[in-house]
Formats: sequence, structure tokens, C-alpha cells
Amino acid sequence: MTAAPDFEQLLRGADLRVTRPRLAVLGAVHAHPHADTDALISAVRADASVEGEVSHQAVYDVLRALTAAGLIRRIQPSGSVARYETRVGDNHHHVVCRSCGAISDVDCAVGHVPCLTATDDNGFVIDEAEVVYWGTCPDCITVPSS
Amino acid sequence: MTAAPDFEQLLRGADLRVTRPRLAVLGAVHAHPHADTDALISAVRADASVEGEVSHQAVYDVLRALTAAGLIRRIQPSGSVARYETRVGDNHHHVVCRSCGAISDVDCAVGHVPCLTATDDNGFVIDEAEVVYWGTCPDCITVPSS
DNA sequence: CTCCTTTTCTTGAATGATTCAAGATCTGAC
DNA sequence: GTCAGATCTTGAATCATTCAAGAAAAGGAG
Repeated sequence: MTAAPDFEQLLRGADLRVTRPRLAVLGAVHAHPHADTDALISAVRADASVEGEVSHQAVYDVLRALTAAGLIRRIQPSGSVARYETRVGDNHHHVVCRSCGAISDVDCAVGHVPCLTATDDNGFVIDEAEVVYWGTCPDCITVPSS
Repeated sequence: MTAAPDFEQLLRGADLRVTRPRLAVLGAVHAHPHADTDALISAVRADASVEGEVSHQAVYDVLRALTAAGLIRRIQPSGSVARYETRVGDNHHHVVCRSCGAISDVDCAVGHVPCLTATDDNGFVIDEAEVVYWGTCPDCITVPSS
């Protein structure tokens, strides 16, 4: 895993105020890629740099602000709650296990800007192509069913 | 739009019992591609062939049964509720308008089995690649904002 | 450093899609 | 026609997410 970037600089660079909850959330998302909001709330509250509590509402607000600023990316495969990751900018996608819901990163097979040119875009102006691969993860393959 | 297929035959072919609610739901999904559950419930209740009411629970159950049988496909872009379509089997994808949520079909630019070979699948056994294009629909382009 | 404005966080409640549960009804096979 | 099991009805519960109003903190100006 890469070293933790300077979260404070990231926030300032995005014209966002630097607050403890934001630093904690940013750190939590970085430390737990693909974690859902609930897990992030727990991680933030376990963070030593945050003495008191952090309300769940604050985490929701911060996640939205960070997503809007492009510092984190929100993913939400069908049947799952929202999940977040700090890996942004590169064009990578995800494999989701149908059995246990595990998510893993994958680089696109096609190239840097995958599938971005739809054959017939129906007049839509497309700015992003999101790819979700569905399958079964190694764990669920070796242990077929319980 | 293609002619309505024989829904009863479709159900029997999938080893599903033929009931009025199922025929009505199948017809509603066929008539309203990309409709959400709520819209489908309304469509089903407006269906003349269904005299009495049909409970929302029945529609949920039917949608799940039809999806499991592969007669319909469930899609759920981030931030949207579940939507359904009868176009299955071909490998097509969707464009979603960030502004109004409109969904339109698109054929894959890459080929018949798009992106299905991830460069590094992390040990996952992939069986489907789902592509969602994000952008702005024609209506929301001409009428930028309200 | 102190004050002020605006943004952000806390507390507490509400929303709404979806699911759970138990019993009644209907389907399809014999 | 009868029967077992699948399916539907009714009614309530779940839970991620959002809404709302006031308190607290951030950052720029003086």
C-alpha cells in the first residue's frame, strides 16, 4: 500500500476547510478501501486523533463533500450500500463477488479510457464509463456453499 | 418496439407458474423499459386484465422471481432505485443522465463480450461485465438548469 | 491576537425502498 | 376433483440515508 498522502494538503487543494472529522474520514477511506459508511464511521471513531465522538451525520456530510471535490470516489454495486475509495483519477474498475460482496480493483482491459465511446449514445454527452465485473471471489470458490 | 412476446410461454419455459400478477408484471416491464418498482406497481394495477388489486409485495416477489429466472434484468445505477427491463441475453449497457436520471440503452463499443477479460482478475471468476455510462441527456443539455 | 461570517458538526427525527412474517389463495399434477 | 406446494395478501419492521435547526469551529479581516 502506498504511503498515506498529506490529507491536509489534499483538503486545502480542494478548497475545503480542514477539520478533524474530515481528516479522520479521509484517513479511514484511505486505510479501508471499499468500506461502507458504517465501517467508516467505526473507523473514524476508533481514530485516536479524534477524541470525542463524530456523528454519523458528519461522516455522511464529509463523504459527500469529499466525493463532490473528487478526493474520493463513491461506488455502489447493485444490492450494496454506498462504498468509498481514495483511488481516483486513474480509470480502474471493480470486481464484485456475487456470493459475499467482496470488492477488488481491476484495471480496464481495453485501455485508459475504456468503452468511453459508445456506439450509439442516443444524444447523451458521456463523461464517464463505469465498469462492474460480477463473479465469484477466490474464497467463495474454494468454499462453494455453507 | 418489438411485438409483445408470449409471456405465458416465457413463464412456462422458465418453469414458473403462470399467474395473473406475473403476466401483468412481465407485460408492464416490457411496456416500460427501465421503470422502477413503483412505476411498475402502478402499471400493473392499471392493467385491465388484472381486476382486483395486486399487492406491492407480490410485485416485488414477481420481479425477484423473474430476475432469478433470467426473464428480466435488474439494473440499479448509484443513487437510483431498482429498475427492470425485458431486454436480456444480448450484451447491452446503459447511459444514465446525471441530471434527471433518464436511462437509455447502448450497445457496447468493444464488441459482444465487452471488457469481459479483466487484465488482472485477482482470482475472481468473472461471469458478467456491466457497463454504466454517465453523462447528460439531450433534454438536460438544451435546458441546462432550472 | 480578536472578531465576524460562513461553513461544518451535533442532536434528533423523518423518509422511503425493500424485506420479513403468517395466513389465505391459487396453480398444476395426479 | 383433490392435494401439496408455490404464490399472493395484509400489515408491520428494517435500515441506509436524508432533513432540520441550532451549536461549534474554521479562516480571513482588522
